[in-house]
Amino acid sequence: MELPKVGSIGEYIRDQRKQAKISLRQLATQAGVSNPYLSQIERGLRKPSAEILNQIAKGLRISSQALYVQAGLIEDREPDSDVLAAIRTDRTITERQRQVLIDIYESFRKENRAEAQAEAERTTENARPEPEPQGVDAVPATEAAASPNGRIPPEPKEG
Amino acid sequence: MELPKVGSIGEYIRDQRKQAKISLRQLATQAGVSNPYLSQIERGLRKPSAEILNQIAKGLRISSQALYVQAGLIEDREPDSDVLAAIRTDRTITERQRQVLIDIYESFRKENRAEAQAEAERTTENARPEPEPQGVDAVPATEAAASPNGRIPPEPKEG
DNA sequence: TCGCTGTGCTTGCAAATGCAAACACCATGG
DNA sequence: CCATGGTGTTTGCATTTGCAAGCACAGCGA
Repeated sequence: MELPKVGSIGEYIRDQRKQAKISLRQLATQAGVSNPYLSQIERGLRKPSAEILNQIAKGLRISSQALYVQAGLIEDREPDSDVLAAIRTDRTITERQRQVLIDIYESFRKENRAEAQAEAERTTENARPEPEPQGVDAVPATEAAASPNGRIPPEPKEG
Repeated sequence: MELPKVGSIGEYIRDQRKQAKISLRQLATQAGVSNPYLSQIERGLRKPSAEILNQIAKGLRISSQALYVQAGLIEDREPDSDVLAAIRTDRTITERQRQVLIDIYESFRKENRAEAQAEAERTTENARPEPEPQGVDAVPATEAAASPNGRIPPEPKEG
């Protein structure tokens, strides 16, 4: 489960493609890869190289980094993902939009904490109720580095 | 695109290795790749895959992204704001949640651009519909936060 | 003079990528 | 009915990755 699931990247690509409402062949054309190969990639039968990954990202109009992260190729350095700080200093959104983003983000984290705790209580049993169908937690090590120094301010309220 | 970028990545690796004052074999061992292959990579005779690149980055204790940029695989440095970068590298949220945040944020920006469109007019648009061209005017933050169990909120997109 | 250890480089070869062609299936319509 | 066009999938093969084994050269001690 700590291995970089090749299937997950394929699922991610297929999901993104469905979300963009384009066909496999269309994405293949836009990405400049063959459609059979894209099919195999989406089903996890092939492990695309970085170049192919990059072209697919361009065809999907998404960030290459997102795909690399999905492929487990970039989750190494720079865990400075201070989302809240970035949101607070962003000047391209309104104050209300900013608050919405912050609310959502904190809700996510709160939910994840609750989920993690609920799962931890079930650790004794191997039964995995599968809280996330995607399960792209490609964090082989140094997971604790995600939030060691309380970069993200703790929620004032608890419940 | 067989640009000599492969050579540059090799030079970059060799430069970093020299800077770290370690031998080719040593780096190969630390990176978990064979020394002949590393030699060929450094001289631009082979185009390493993303995995190998990632391992070399780890062996060199440098950022994987730096190598990807050198390899021309992340040139996708678009006007991506710091918010998107932070969201993408955040490890405390699930992939679905990440996508939700990105979608909402991009919708915000799109909406803001639409309001300020009476100013700048450029002909730089792609001839394909974006995944979410709708404007999330009133994002149900509480709703989206209420059920982030891995579900992207219902798209108000017509279709 | 050997022998040993270190550096990087060259040589075949198994295994994988990535593609062109063809396949199966499902609609629509002449 | 068969033809046309759409979806995704399977097959065979050229090309490439990536490695094990070996090569060439240099420095040091006996």
